[in-house]
Amino acid sequence: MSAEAIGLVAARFKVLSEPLRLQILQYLENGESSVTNVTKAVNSTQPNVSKHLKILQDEGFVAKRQEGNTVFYKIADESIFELCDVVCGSLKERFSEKSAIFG
Amino acid sequence: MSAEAIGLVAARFKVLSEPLRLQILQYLENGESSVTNVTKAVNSTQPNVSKHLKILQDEGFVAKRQEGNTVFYKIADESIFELCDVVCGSLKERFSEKSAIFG
DNA sequence: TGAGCATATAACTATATCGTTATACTGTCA
DNA sequence: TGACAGTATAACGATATAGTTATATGCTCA
Repeated sequence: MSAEAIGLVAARFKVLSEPLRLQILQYLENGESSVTNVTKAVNSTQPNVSKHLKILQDEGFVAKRQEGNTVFYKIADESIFELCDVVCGSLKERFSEKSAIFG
Repeated sequence: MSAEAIGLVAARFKVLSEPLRLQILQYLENGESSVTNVTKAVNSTQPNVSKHLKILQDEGFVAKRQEGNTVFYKIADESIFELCDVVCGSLKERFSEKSAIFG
């Protein structure tokens, strides 16, 4: 893999490296939602959520749709969940190994 | 997924969000290597590589083995490559969609 | 034991980014 | 048109981390 490709992959991981963004993605897994509802769901402030949604959109993870003066965001790249599954599996395995140390 | 689990997943992604760390992992895919050789391979400085290797080890991505006064690191979690494959696939698809816009 | 090599750590600077507060923008409706 | 609601952006302070330089640690061998 070229240095340029590695940079793009790293950037993608970086977007997924913030807990709040993962929370937002997890919430959007239920279906599209307005910024206001996302804000309530993740218990943050509107400007903060707006900023994170923009970051997620810039990387193609979510897409937006405007209706009247409310904006709806939805998942645009299902591979996110596959990534999370792989990481979760790896974490689970790792912790069960650690736990086995104590018998 | 609980907030705590989300935090652990985010931390894992964060470790993979640095280009140099991905370069190191890619190099180690060829087999275990001393710190000196990794340093040469990724064209960085020894202290910097040492620091990144520690971060990778703390997250369980690599493991170390000492022989004399040289330390060998190797991949300890093959799921990294699966993650990279998923991301690469997603990126490829995304760029080909963009490219299709221009016909 | 002492010199020298391989690796790890400490201290520092520079940069990036999170979250907040204030404000601008945009559309709706009276 | 004016007030208000929903969303986006700007500016700021605080924190985290990458990379560098200097140095400490630990092993080998003469």
